[in-house]
Amino acid sequence: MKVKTRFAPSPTGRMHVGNLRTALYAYLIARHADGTFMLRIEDTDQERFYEGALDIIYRTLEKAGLDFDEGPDKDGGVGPYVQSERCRAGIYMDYAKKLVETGHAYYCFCTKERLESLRRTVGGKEISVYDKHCLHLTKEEVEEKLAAGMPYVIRLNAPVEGTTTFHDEIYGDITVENAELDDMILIKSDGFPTYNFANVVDDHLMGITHVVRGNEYLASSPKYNLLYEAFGWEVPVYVHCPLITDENHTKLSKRSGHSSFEDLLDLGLLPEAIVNYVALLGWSPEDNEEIKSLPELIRDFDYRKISKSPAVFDMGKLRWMNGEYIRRMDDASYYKLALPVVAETVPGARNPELLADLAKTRIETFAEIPEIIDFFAAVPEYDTEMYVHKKMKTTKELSLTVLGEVLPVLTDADDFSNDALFALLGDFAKANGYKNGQVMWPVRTALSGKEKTPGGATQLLEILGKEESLKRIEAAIRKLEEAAA
RNA sequence: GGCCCCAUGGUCAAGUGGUCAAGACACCACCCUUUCACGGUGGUAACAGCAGUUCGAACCUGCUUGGGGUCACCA
Repeated sequence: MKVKTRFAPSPTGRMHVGNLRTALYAYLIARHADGTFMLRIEDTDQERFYEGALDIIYRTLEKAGLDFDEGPDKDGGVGPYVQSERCRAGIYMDYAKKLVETGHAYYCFCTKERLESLRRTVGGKEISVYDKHCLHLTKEEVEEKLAAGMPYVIRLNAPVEGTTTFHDEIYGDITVENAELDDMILIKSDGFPTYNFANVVDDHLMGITHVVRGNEYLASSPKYNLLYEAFGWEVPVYVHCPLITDENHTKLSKRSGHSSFEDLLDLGLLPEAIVNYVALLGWSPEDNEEIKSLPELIRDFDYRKISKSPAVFDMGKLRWMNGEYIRRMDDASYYKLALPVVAETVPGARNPELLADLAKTRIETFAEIPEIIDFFAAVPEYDTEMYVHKKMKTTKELSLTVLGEVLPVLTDADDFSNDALFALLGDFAKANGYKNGQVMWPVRTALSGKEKTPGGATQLLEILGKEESLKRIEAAIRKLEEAAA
């Protein structure tokens, strides 16, 4: 049997990383087995739907590299792929009525008020269990109310005795008392199906073989079996993924600021790194190799090895991984992303590629480029105390002296390339009885005004060029003189 | 609160009856080095607890504790 999985998001906002991982796993399972990956839009909640959400879904899947074989704009013969359209075609109502005919479901006319009275609060949470009130309506009574245009819902008639066992590939068999199962609503009063119902009907009709979804649905899964049984349909393979939590071990929330794929992109992270990292939340490859491209993930992914326990989303490790991706990028790809940031930070830089190169091994996200190279645009205000460095054995006085002596040497220099300059300053130090650091440190400080810089003194000289370098050293000499006076 | 699930270092996570309990992130130290990074080497750090099964338990069983999820005309 050919494997077919689906990703079935509801268009309600940015894509949560938990959803992204669910999509990824569904994708990997399909691709690994050379199967089909499908996209279905679950827009049965008319109130929560909003316009841009659909674009977010498409954009996210595209950026993440999760291409689908069937979906709203790619007919695979089992469409439509948008539930609101399927609803309009009457699919859900037809199937719900079949269940009513066989006694597996029934019409319910209970008012909001009556339902409200069934509600009670336990342990700070509001819970509600339906009492099968409308199950005992006679056929005539139902017809009458229907004819009168009374609003209704259709509920599943769950058995009150016995148990239901549900099988999940990851969690094994889960058995619950049927008495625990509520008579869930299949069709809402607005005529739309509930998520649960639409899901089962569509997964069956669309030939889904492996249902991949989040652990939060685990508890409601036995209800699905009831539905499959009522229809006499074969139950698909269920794969529930462990939850992804924040550092407090609770569900990742918008408050964390990095709960969605787009939040992460906004933080300057690469889609490939995000996908790679998220794949490792709840699964680990046999070869112990963490950096894996999408094709490699497809090759190695084995859903039977997905773990059961929830995983904390570790921003630190994602950032590290992003840094690894940056370092492994080829020049063209790297420049494409880095150069715009460089141009913005150091307008009119004479050698933007060099600046980008300097940042490459020093950043974890592109958002960090400015703080690393901003001094190339202008020397920031700095304290002359920076010239004092114990390890380099420098003092303000010595720095002033050295800079004064180095200035003419550099002025006479013809070759302003790093290697030549390094040799030049090295010889200068030796000839005057200085340690290397006693020359390099003051020069670097004069050029950058920073304690830490990408590259050493001579690299900075090369990049700044002779004219600008001499200007900066002169300015530094004045600054040191003023401080001494 | 009922029900369900989970439990190896701070985090991710190997491990499926016999291991000095992998590896990665983070952290620390050292090396490299014109500072900082990158890179390299090494280090600190874990089987929640208690019983039981067994010659032997991180692995099997039970209980306890802890954590999470779920109980909607939301998905």
